[in-house]
Amino acid sequence: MNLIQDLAWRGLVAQSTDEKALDLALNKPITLYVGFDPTAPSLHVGNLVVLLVLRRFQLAGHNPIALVGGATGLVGDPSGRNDERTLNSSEVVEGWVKGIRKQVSAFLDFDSKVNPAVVVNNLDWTSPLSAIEFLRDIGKHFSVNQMLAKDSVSSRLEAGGISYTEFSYQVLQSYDYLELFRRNDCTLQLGGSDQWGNIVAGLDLIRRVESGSAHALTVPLLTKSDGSKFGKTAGGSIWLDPTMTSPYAFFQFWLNTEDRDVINFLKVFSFKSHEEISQLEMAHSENPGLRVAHRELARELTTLVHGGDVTERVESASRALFGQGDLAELDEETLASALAELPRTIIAKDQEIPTWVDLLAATGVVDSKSAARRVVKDGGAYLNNEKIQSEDFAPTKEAFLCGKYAVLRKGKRDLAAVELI
RNA sequence: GGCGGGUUGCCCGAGCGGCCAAUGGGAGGGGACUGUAAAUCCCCCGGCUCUGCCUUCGAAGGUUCAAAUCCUUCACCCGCCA
Repeated sequence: MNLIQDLAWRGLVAQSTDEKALDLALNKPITLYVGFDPTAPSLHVGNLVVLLVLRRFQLAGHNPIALVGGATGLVGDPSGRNDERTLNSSEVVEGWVKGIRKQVSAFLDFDSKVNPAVVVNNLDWTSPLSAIEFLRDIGKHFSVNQMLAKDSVSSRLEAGGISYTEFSYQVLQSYDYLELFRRNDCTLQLGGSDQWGNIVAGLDLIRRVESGSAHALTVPLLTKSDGSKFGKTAGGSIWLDPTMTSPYAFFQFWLNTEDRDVINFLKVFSFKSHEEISQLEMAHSENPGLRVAHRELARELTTLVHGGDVTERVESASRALFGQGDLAELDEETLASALAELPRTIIAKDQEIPTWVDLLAATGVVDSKSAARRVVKDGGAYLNNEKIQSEDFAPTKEAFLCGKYAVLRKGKRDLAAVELI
């Protein structure tokens, strides 16, 4: 089974230019790229889909380029949005570029003798360009009629409008592809399916300017089986940056995957073989309650993003906190390390212990004291796994495990820690 | 440029002087059942110093004992005509 067939098996092919030609081209190592615009300080699990496809290409012997959009991030991609983006300052974008460059790098191999990865920033070739050069040398090759016909533009025209800035986005991205085609002999661009229009615009430009031929391959937008957007939880996106989404929360995110999505997610995110995945599928259908497949998914992804040591820590925290046993029976060391992975509030020993509602609000498991009251009233608030339904209950020092720790829980799986110091 | 319609809580969308923190749906949260799953059923869903108080209905003023609801101006959107 070749690479494309594998990708198709994993459900990772949405659209491509001439499939046969692409298949043929991939018989030899080629150079390909994916772009990531800095629209946030960190990438999120949604970005991981395409990034991991890039990694699959490298593992198959091709030369990956990860482009960080220092320039395009300043302009704003209209694709997939129905309103204008708010521009971020160049200092902010610059900071995000640094962070994302580092994140992206963690998934690629730069030391390979044969096909080392490259990271580029499109600001490098875009910023020296003058407005006149841009209009004459690049703009001349674009027909406004075609630009208007692009889905990203036409839907925005219907939705109320688009600025000239965002309208120009496709030209910039096309220029990136042309530039990488020239510099690196890059002949394939990967992207999410919403990038199809932008990528194809690049192919046109390459054809016009260099009479060259290159390819496009898009990856489907990942959805959950209930139709909702992948990667969003009540708390927002799941970020790769451990300061934005704790490794514990990251692990839990995957562990809590719905049953009917888990095999699909393994195909998309995991580097396991087809055999391993079908074994997990069997194990899962035999006894879904054990969540063998979920656990493998969570373990592999957390390891990939945060490393093996962190994964071990976080997984044992997860096991300790959700184990069947009594929290009070955990020894101090186990408890301390498990709680270290949770959001935590610290209270001084000589201080009076706040009431139940205040305590819940302080840890952030609820958004406000009103919310805390509601949860308490509804019977969804637990102290050390014990339901507490009195709002003005104030835990005594004796309630603290090992004399210093309290585990607060909202609902089934939202945990936080309180520590007496 | 003229005429008409609109802007409501996270989203959609009722309300059209007091009974409105504002009907209904979706999203979200909690409970029950389970498996830290789904489906289902029940409850909740602005904030706070919580039998009360405070801030919300595009923005700013005004009328009134009382406004999301009436008036004026401004901003944006959507129709029709030029």
